[in-house]
Amino acid sequence: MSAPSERSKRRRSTGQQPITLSDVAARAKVSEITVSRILRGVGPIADSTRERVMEAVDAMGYVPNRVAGTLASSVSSLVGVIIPSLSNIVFPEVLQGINAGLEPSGYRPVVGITDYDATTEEKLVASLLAWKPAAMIIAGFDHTPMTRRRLQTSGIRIAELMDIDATPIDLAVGLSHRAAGYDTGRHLLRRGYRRFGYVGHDWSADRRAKLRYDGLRQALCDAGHVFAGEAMTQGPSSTGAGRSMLDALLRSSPDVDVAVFSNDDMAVGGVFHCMTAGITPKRDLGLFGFNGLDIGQALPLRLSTIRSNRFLIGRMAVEKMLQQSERPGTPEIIDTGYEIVEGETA
Amino acid sequence: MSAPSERSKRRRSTGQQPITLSDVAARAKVSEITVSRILRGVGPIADSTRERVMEAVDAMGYVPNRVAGTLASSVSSLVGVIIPSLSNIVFPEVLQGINAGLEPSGYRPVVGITDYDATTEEKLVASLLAWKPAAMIIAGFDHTPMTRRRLQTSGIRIAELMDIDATPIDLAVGLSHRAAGYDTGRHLLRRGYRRFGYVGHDWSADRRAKLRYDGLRQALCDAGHVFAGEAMTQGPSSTGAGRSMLDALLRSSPDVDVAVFSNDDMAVGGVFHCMTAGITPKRDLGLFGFNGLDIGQALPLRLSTIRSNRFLIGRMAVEKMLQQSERPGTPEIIDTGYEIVEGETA
DNA sequence: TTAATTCATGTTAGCGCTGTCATTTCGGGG
DNA sequence: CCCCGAAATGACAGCGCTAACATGAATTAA
Repeated sequence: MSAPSERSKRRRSTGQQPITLSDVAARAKVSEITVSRILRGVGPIADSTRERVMEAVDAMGYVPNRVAGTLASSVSSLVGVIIPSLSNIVFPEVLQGINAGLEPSGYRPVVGITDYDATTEEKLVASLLAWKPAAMIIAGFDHTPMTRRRLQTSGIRIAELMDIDATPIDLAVGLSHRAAGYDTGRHLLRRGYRRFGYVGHDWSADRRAKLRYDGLRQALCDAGHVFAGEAMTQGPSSTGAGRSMLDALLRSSPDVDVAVFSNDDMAVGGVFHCMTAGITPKRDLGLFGFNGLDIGQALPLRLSTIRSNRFLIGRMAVEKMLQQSERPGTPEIIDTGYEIVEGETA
Repeated sequence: MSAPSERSKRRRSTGQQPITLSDVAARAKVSEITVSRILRGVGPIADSTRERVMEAVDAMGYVPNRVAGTLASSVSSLVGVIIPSLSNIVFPEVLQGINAGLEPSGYRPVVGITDYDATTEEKLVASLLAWKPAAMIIAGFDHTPMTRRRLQTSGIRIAELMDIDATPIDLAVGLSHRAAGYDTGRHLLRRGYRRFGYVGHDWSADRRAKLRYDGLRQALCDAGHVFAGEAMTQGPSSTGAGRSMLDALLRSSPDVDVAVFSNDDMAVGGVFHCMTAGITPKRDLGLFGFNGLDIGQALPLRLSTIRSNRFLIGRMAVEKMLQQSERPGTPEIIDTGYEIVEGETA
């Protein structure tokens, strides 16, 4: 046994060295590997040894170095998570689900935000893969070919979230936005609405809003109707935009009897507009959102909308991948579904 | 030079091996260190060599292994981030700021959520420190002694966010919630309000809400007033709770002329209650929040509140630590301030 | 022409940990 | 009393990369 505390000359002498396995082993008078085994709970260990070692660990405040551990075993406990934004409450909710799923197994999410930009996403994917994560979770399907190739060849499990209207690389978890849009149309038609207005935001970055729109239009089409009016804001969805866009819609198409919004943020703005303009939701004008956000349900009039299960999407993705760490032969799709919330605005 | 492509027998033979520096070096006919230098942009490199190597890198789709790099150089590009929750929009906003600050330098946040639990936080701190992050960002000051010790002895830079009403381990970035509370009181008194009601949530986990309350009470006290009524919900803050608690407050103390809410979520609920109950904000009852959330400013009546700069808090913390990677001799405090938003509800 | 520089690249020795074999110890069956 | 197998522990190499020092070629100074 070579002197365990002998340290390389490479170490900078400033500050106290962080404690390593070797230090703990020396103190407990066992080999490094024994400490390692005890800390990882593998192999048969005598109780007396375990006690001695744990005492040393506690006394020295040893914190294992997962970087070294990961390199040695090539078993990482990091999971890459790439989402387009944190401003839209939907994504923090997904992240919550991811976190909840990861928590019990000690995995940690490393987060990247794309700002809805595919090039940023590409860089992020490379940057996160460099950490050799155990898996990668990414929102959406809109990747550059390079991104797709990197994810494909990484070999780790890849979950593409939110959407299931496309074929994933490995695993998709989400709901059919097209179907949700279609069902929105069916539901509102059943309720007797006929003159549909659409209030949307810039969907160049929001493929899913577009899908819902397409589904809705299809439903109208199948019933022999078309949109009576549309108002789209340039920027991203927001309550303010919903408010002003509903105003714009009603000016250009005063005769619409229901306004479908690209999401709840917009729809809440619509409700606010009604309050200001003296319009009674449902009686004068139906209002319908998408997502089922808390704020919509806390309004004086509960917003009529479709609930997407964001938390569940995140948690399911994690659970599925934890359960099976090898990619299945064929891509798998998990539909977390949605449900119509019969609120008081449509 | 030993055969560069000679691979250990330890490698499992299944699947294609990930490409390593050594593979790239072999292909470009240079040593590993040369590739490493080129990729990191250090040292003098001949243009011809650089081209040859970059070509090999591209052709092979090489992605550097940051785990190995970190171990070898003990320079990590991970930053630990610990926040209590993602449900409260405030923390995603801080995280956005953190991300914005980290982005340009290629650092990545590793996230942990405490759920407002100090024991969870303790575990998270250990778990994140195990990744040898370059720095650690943590919300609040309420740590267990063990947590504090670990952060202290880690040697890396530590930022404690949101709050500056205590002495940090290293760096605090935030605002004085006590002062914000005090200024709320001064402001409302100046506006002529005298009979103050308080609508709050469980502050056992929300030290900052308590601080604001204390500051507010102090302001009233200094002016010779006291609270005319209080209504506290058991759980966390929410719009729904704000609604029902304002109702409760007005039942028990019908004569209050202004209701101060523990935050904007609660206050928005209060506004909704007024809408339902036929109370005209400001004229019949002043309503005042805290945070300056978008939703409050998008209401038909802009919420009167105090804007806390959450995004800025995150970004400032990161920028400060990136700028100086060594801990200063004495703890430093950065006040990101706040401003009164003169809305239409008080 | 020769020594001193600079530039470009290579060699060596780890970083802290874990996989893979040993090796040692001990109790009991034959 | 010896052998065998299980239990407990250890030695050693190596994960993929980089710091530090070393080397060789091309300049430049002298």
